[in-house]
Amino acid sequence: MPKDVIKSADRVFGVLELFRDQQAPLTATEICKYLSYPKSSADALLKSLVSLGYLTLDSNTMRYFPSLRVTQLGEWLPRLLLGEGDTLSMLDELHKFTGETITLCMPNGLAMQFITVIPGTFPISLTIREGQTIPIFATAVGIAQLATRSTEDIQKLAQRANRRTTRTDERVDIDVLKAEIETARSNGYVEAYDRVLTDTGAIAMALPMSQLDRTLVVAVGGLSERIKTNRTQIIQKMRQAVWQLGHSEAS
Amino acid sequence: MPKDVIKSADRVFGVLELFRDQQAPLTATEICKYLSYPKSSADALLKSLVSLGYLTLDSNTMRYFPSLRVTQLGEWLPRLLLGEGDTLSMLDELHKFTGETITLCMPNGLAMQFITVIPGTFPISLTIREGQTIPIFATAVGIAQLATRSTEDIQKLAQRANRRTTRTDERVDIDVLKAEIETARSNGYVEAYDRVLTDTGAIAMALPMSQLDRTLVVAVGGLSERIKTNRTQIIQKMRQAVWQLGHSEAS
DNA sequence: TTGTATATTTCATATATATGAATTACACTA
DNA sequence: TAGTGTAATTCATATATATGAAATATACAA
Repeated sequence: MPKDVIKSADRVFGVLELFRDQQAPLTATEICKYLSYPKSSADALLKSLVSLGYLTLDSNTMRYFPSLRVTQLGEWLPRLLLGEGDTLSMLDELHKFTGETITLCMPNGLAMQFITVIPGTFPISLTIREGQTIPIFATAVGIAQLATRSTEDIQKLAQRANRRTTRTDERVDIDVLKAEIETARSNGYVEAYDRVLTDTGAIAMALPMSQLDRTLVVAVGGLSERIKTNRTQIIQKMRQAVWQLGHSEAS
Repeated sequence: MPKDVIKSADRVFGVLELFRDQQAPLTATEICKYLSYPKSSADALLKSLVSLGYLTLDSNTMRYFPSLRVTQLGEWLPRLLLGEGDTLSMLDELHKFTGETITLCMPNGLAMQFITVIPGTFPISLTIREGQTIPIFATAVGIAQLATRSTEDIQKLAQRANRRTTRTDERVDIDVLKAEIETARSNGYVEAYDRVLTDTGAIAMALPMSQLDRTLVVAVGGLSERIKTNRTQIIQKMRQAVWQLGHSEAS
């Protein structure tokens, strides 16, 4: 567990993630086994989740299962962040076309967070875990996201990042950043090779603006050489797919 | 806060519910105000949720907002519990037709839990809070749900409930219960007037079987006299709406 | 009905978290 | 640049939670 995370909070999501992955009712003992919790701790937590209405318990089988109130916590988000388009279909389309790892990210503090990852089909593919984060300043997805913001906002963020870090090699060179942003805005996409992730190339594009100042980014990533070789087709397909997303009607 | 609920668990959902209701980025101070948390407690929790990837932080505005990972926790549930039909539209349709309070419940232990509540349009309407629970044995929605289970399961549940209660007036009369189940199965709906809720009448129907043994129930509820007066039309409309739901194609 | 195995609950204690006051950081204005 | 107001962080202490062992409950088979 990451340091400085409240244990119960981590466990709440651990339980919900387990159900999301298993998609079946589970007993307390099964949940304990999967998540390596002490029995009485898990029991207290599960009872809390039932009292709060987020888990249901079948009193005959003693199996727990999430309630639809879990769905209600998050079902309102896609429309605000993604609009009416079918983003998942778009990601699948990119995946079918390229065979590479397709990712959807959203900005989070000084990082980009991977929301959705569709793994590449090649033996050598970019491997990223959903939920993982990556720096916002030195990556294709980060630059693509920053390019959607005002120059003023970007400058404030860079200054804040520089205040926070003590290591000189982590400092953001604002002039270099500005140039990259310019290129990104001009091209409508960002390419990055062998940067934060070794041997990895990525081409990133911002999605049509969300209703909030949290523009999401889609990226195609994989072995640098392969991405470079196919860059023209990848960029073309991404442009088409993102354009289509922005012009889909409410379904 | 309900007794015996872990404080942090309650607060995790409190934060997510706040965002679901507000649908806008919020600062830590705003969240503190809305939820009445001490600042340092809320800060620790918010930082945990960010570390876990469920909240995002805009470092310029210092505003938090949920990430799409919250959506992923619950978006898989409706298909398993409700099938492919558009249940919300069905509830809206019933609401337009009857003007009464429409509820969607799922079973939880020895109770039925209200997942969705569309308030009635009459000055005197049934008022129920989403998340609230009601006993499974003495209510229209409870009987409707139990009627979808085997006689054996129902008997075990009743015995378990009777073991648990000490009050004789709360004991389940298994013969009365069996008769009510019979009537429910025969009619395809359940009516109850002036039972657990004073002056309240309700007509309940089970939804087409979910893929799990957790059949949900829809109910029309309101002032007993009004429900009685309109019972024929209500039952007819509910039958039609529920049938249509069970025969909708994958969209 | 009795015995056995597994699940659930209880309890004393160790560890984690919550709290409010104090301190530090940051943004904005003059 | 300096001052002010607000936000964020830190810290000592009180309270809540986690834990593992023990006790109790439940289900099932003989």
